[in-house]
Amino acid sequence: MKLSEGVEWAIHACALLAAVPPRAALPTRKLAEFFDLPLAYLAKHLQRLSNAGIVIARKGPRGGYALARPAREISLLDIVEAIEGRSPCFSCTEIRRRGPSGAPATAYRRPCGIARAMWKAEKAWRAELARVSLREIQAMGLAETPAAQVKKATAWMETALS
Amino acid sequence: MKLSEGVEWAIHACALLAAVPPRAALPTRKLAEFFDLPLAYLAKHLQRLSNAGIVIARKGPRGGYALARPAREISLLDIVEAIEGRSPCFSCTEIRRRGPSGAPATAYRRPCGIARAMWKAEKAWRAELARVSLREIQAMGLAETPAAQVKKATAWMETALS
DNA sequence: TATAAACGGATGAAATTTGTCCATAACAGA
DNA sequence: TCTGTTATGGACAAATTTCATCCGTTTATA
Repeated sequence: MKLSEGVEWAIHACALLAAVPPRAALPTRKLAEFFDLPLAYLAKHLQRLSNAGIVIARKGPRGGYALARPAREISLLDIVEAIEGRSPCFSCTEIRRRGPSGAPATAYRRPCGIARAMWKAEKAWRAELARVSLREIQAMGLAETPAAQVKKATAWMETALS
Repeated sequence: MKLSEGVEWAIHACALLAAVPPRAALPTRKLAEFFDLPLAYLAKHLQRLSNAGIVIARKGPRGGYALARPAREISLLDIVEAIEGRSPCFSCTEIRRRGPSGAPATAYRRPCGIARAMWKAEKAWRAELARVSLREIQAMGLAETPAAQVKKATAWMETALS
């Protein structure tokens, strides 16, 4: 049960995009540079964010990515689902129907109780992720980062956008 | 973010073991037969349950597996962790320290806010799993299974133990 | 028109999951 | 004590998924 590393990349990328001034955009190349990540692979993840409508892409010179809506309206769940997909972590293969005491699907009244319990837990996980906005993530990042680094990052952003 | 199929197998196996009378034990071969699963691989998962102390193993003829404690005292979380391990789903690779505005670990006051948020959600998931006992799973199984199948399973169990 | 950027398909490498096999140890019953 | 049965754990193989790169195409800007 492992989340792909891309989730971490995507959240960090979105948090950085939250700091981009309105109308401006950061290209993949700059994002990869900021986090020292492989450009081509990061691009794949950004495409997913784009397809999910979390981020808008502008092609051509001075193009790049920007948040599609205010950071307050983007949740961690949005980002996680954009990268990992929306299918449940636990998939029920209907083991109960197999073996000597099994029966065809029509025989059972409800979905398997095991699956229901697992899905309920998953729901709690998603609910918790949905409660956290990118805005809060951004604020936490600012609070935990030393002033010197914040300054560096701000300076970097200016040259990246110019 | 996928749970291994072994989790499903393990929970079903434990639920069946919960129906085994005291002092008796079900060998891997019988469990594999009941669920129509590959014996050798199922054995691996049962070993994990054994190592985790959820199940006790008895070697030799008339041996096999039995629950190590009452079903009421075994949670879904116990089983999931026995199979999947206890390490967090989200692993923080500290990408905030990389790139042009990064700094060594000592510079940061707290763990990364992104990781904290992800871990909090994970905690909610685990808490939900911890709330469900094998006893409840067993009861749900009984409620959702047609009487004919329950009968078949009971008969199967008798011959399996004789 | 030249350039910079996203897009998406193809492909390859690495890691993980899934699954088998076997040698060994432990145990019950004859 | 002997025999057959079972768990244990290591080695190994196959399949799947994740990680990563490359390239041709499209789109937009100056």
